[in-house]
Amino acid sequence: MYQGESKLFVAIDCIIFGFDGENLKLLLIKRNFEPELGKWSLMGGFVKENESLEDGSKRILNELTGLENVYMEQIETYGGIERDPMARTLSISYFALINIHEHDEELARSKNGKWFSFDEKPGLIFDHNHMVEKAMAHLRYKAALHPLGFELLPEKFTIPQLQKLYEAIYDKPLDRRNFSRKILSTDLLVDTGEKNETGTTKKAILYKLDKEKYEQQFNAFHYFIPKGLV
Amino acid sequence: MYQGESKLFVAIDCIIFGFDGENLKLLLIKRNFEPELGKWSLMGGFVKENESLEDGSKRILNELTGLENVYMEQIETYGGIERDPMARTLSISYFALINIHEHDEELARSKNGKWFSFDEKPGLIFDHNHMVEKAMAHLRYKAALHPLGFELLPEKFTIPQLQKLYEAIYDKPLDRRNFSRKILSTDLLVDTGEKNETGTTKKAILYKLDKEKYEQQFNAFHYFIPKGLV
DNA sequence: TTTTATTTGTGTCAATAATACACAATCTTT
DNA sequence: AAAGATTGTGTATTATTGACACAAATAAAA
Repeated sequence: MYQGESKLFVAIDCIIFGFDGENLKLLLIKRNFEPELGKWSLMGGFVKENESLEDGSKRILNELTGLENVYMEQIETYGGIERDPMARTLSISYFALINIHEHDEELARSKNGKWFSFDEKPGLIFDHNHMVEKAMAHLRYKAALHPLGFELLPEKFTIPQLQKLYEAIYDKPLDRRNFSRKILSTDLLVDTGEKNETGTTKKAILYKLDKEKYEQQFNAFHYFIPKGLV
Repeated sequence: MYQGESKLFVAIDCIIFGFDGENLKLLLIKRNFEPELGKWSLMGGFVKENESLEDGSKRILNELTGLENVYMEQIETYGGIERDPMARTLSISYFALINIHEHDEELARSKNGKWFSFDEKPGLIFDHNHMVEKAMAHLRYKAALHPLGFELLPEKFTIPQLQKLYEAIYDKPLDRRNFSRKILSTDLLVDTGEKNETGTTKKAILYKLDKEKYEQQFNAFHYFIPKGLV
């Protein structure tokens, strides 16, 4: 069937974002396999004959982080003829937003995984640098309009933590008072009654997401970030 | 190379949008080839061994419309295991916004192409209905924030025409005065000095895009459509 | 030729939202 | 108890949105 049509190799590559409280980070691997052994790349793998793309992306993320139920989005499919010098290979990029404190560090280490902030990021193989740039642009775009930033934070978090995350994403300072008002006006946060015990000065209120409202309102426009900053 | 990895068929399907002045339309084909001969589907084709995805999408669009330099975007890659009952096949969907009066009608007819408005759209093969829905959602989303609607209009157009287009996209009436103010405030339109000769009452001003500003500001947020309507 | 019906272009006002900015409360360290 | 740092909230000004009304242009009808 489909005689005369050619078949292609198809890979998936994951752009894995995390936030350590100060900087936005990227989980990369130093390849201990061919091709491009010894160089840095995104975590990836080939799509299997009996696996959907969604399942494949989850499998590949899980192989490095041990995580399941992670926020992932398909970003773009790369199909340049020369993108992989070994053989014509398509790659579908997925981005994943994970809580950096929850992943399996031992597993990541065993796969030569390492977290990088953007100013330390090494050059990557093939077109993986483009994939990262595109994923970063997508994160900036989408986080300005929709509440997906929460996916990078622990279940309980403070407004100052959330603000630091947004400042890391946009690499720009935000007005504390306006930011707080904007976030609270979405009505997505629930006061847990607890306070952040790690603070060295005034302890901040710990909030959690109102999951029902979060899911209902996810696709509505929120304008979290001032127009000029995005 | 990449021994042991499986290769897959890879197709491209195009969701082709046009606007006839009243309704948003979709260009579909009645298949005179297998599989699913005689049924309606999106225009598609297989990715060739020596062709990038971008080139493939342009080729496939051109085969049906005769057009080049069309606004296209990669939307999503579909990779469910059972999506094509003949063989495991990925499909990358692209959407195209064309000026409906410019395409090669003779060519489209020879390929069994036909324009449908959304209320007359037939059921489509495979997962093409999902592709259309997703593309439509993307058009609604993006047209609310960025000036891509112009791609569906002739080079010279009036503000009432543009409003009709937006009303067709969102299937909702818009306030004429607020819409006009919003569009003119973007500073993207240039008064050509001409008037629309086809009008039966007061003739409307024909504008064209300020191409330089259009390209510069394309990715900025515009909020063309009231929040609640999208 | 005048009237009528329709469409286009623009203006105004009130409500809402965004921006810039200041002060009081809390907590740890000295 | 005082100092230093951080958090939570309020307010005045400005800009934008949303609801609405009127005047000008045009072709068809009277």
